[in-house]
Amino acid sequence: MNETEEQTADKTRKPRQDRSIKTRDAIVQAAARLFSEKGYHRTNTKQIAAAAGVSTGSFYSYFTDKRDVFLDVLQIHSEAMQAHVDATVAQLSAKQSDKRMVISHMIESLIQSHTPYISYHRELSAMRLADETIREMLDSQYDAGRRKTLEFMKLSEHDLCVSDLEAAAVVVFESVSSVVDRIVFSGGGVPADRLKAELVDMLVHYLFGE
Amino acid sequence: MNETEEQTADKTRKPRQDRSIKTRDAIVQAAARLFSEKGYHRTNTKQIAAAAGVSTGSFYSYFTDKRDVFLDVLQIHSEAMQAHVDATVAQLSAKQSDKRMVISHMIESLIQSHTPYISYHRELSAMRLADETIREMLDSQYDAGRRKTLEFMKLSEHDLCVSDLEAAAVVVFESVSSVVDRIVFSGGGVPADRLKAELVDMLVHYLFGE
Amino acid sequence: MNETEEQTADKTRKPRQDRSIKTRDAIVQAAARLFSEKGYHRTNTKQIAAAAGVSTGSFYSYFTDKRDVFLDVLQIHSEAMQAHVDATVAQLSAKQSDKRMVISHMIESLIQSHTPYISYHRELSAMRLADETIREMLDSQYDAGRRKTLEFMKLSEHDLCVSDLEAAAVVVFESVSSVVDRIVFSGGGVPADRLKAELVDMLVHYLFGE
Amino acid sequence: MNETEEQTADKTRKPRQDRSIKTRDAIVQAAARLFSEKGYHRTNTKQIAAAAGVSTGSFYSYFTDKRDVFLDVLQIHSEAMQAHVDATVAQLSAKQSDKRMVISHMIESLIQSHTPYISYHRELSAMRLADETIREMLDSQYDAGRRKTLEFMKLSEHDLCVSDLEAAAVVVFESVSSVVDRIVFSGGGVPADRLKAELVDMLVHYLFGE
DNA sequence: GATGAATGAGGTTTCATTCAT
DNA sequence: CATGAATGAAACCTCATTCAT
Repeated sequence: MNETEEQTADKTRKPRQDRSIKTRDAIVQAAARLFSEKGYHRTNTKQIAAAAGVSTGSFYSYFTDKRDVFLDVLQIHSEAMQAHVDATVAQLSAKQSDKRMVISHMIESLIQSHTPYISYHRELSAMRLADETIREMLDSQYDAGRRKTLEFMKLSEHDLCVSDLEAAAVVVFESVSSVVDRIVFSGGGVPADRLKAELVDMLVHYLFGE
Repeated sequence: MNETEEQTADKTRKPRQDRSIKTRDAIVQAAARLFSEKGYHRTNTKQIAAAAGVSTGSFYSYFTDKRDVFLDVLQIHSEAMQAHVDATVAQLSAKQSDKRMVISHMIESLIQSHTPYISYHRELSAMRLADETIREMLDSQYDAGRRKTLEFMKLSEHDLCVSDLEAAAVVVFESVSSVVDRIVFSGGGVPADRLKAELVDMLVHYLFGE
Repeated sequence: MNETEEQTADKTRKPRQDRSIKTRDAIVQAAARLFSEKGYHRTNTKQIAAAAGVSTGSFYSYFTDKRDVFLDVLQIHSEAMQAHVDATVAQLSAKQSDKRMVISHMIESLIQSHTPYISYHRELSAMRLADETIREMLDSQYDAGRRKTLEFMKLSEHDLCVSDLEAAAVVVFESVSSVVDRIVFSGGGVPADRLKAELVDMLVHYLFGE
Repeated sequence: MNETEEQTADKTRKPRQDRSIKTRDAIVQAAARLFSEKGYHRTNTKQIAAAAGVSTGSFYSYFTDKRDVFLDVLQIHSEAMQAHVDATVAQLSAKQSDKRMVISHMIESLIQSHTPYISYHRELSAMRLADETIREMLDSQYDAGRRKTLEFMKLSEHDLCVSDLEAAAVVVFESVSSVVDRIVFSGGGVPADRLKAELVDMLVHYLFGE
């Protein structure tokens, strides 16, 4: 009687085999695409399964429920984003170029990393209301963003002419996020490069007093 | 059996009696509150009707469906917001106070007008995906915001040190919106007044070069 | 929120498994019975599902709505009817018996094939008002009936003493249909065999002048 | 305490005043038209009231429910029909014209009296399933029709060459009803006059052996 | 009396999730 | 294991009928 040997309690499979991993991935990809195209609520599990080329039954052996894939998509999205930003930061620090250049590159990088998730981002904030876990994930993502912004700013701390660094980080992070979002989402009538130029201008003036 | 598509035309009730107007209003109020508290998708028509103190039947004699109230709430929300901003602009223009003061007041006003719609705002952008009409309404709201920002900036045009006014208006509008949103929504760990101070700082530096 | 009209396309299930086919059939059978017993409007989808021993959900995975099963029932009904008539025609042509006998057998056959659909038939004509598709199906059924009558009459064309064969076919078809209906539905106080005898008499006199 | 003087129990008003009678009539007319256009189930009380130019409230002070107007419409329809037929019979008996002429006139008269009720007739038979009272009314209408046919046939009894008069009356009544219905409803591709000619032919051959 | 707003039971329909095959 | 059929709770919506004004 070695029943306790394995906890049958964990419903969803932890993929160990290659095929299994591939299937799981296919589902996440499909879900990501559909959520981003039609939103969470207008996407149903049947559609996700179909788009991933599996049966609804299979879907439920990889994920406990719809929310579960959503969290996964969220996670992956977040990690991809952060990795991209981190890479950019590392590159920029090394190069030690002038401030305007650094900010400009940073923003370009953000625009690039945002692009694949057009509109998905917007759905996210709406989902905060729906679920405690989602709220926490989003808040921790937000925190990470804010922290990274702060650290990034601290790299040039002695050149900054702002007094309240912490608050500034929030303001910068929000401004950049929203303008980048607007650029990616389709610029409200004004071409992307002009928006980007002004955003950089604003940040340079604000942070370095010209 | 709706092939011979009857033009019933007597669909939603046009209020003739006083009571009717009150009921309709109660429904809109209730819907606004619930949408803002729990989001659109987690609110159902029964709940809205109950919260308004009416039957589901009544709900459907004033609105064709949930989306219909949503549009109404959106409209009212938008109008209230714009009226508030317009009033502030009028007041500020008259007073002719110094630039930092003007911006600071403006932002304070935005914070005030945003507050009743906490989190509702976030839902909206997600809804763009779901519906053409909503998309149009939101886009026209966005346009109005951008245009007002532009006009507001033009009031001090000769003092501005930005080259691309149009792009600047977008950048300013987005930045202000998102930071105000963050402030109202609960400041990401940093007190509201500090965020506000930095936002004002950023705008002053950017727009007037100190 | 159905403006962006999604082509879900995976609407009604196309049976792949055996079980599926059985379920679909059970639903159609149940629907046919209930429609015939209580009429279309007094039968609801829940009742159909229950009578078929399935859930409402299942009902909707096989049919888009109540009208959809109705069309199916109509189709099956019609086919069964026509097959029965065709078989009788084939049999009669072969036997080459005398005219009165042929007509008598034909009518007997119609009575037999009508019987399982007692009263269902009556509902149908009322439904013409409700739906374009139903109108078309019924009209095409009617046409088929009229055409078959015409062909049947043409088998004995040289013995017929009617001038306007086409009009005669309509008159005969209508008369036979309505009297058979009355016989099956319960003969208005007069026993079935007497009605049948007179109907045959009428047709023989009319078509062959005694 | 003269409460018993008047039975307050009869909810619906018995119109004694002129205006009252007019209103009631307007409702019945409106109902008749709508039922005939769209069928009983696709017509709602609000529509009937609106079409009659009264409020839904008023509707319910003249009729206990929707079924109640239906019965009224049915009654009036039936009476109008019978009166028309009776008038025709009276006229024809007097004139004493030849048999073919008599039948031809009779049928013409039926076509005339049917016309205003196009398609309404079809709804009726479907309603038999719905309601005991309706069944009884329809059955008694049917009986009246059959009886009248019988009487009409008896006027020329000594010329008839049918043996089973009672059954013949049913057969004739059904045949005439259904062909007239078809003519009025739009002749299934064959012009009305040709159908009528054949119908008359059939009856003459059957009843008088040429 | 007349009005039309309000009611709510009852119908339709969807879809996340389970489970027999 | 995979499949997709089955489930049913929960949402949506209608309309005959009542009732306050």
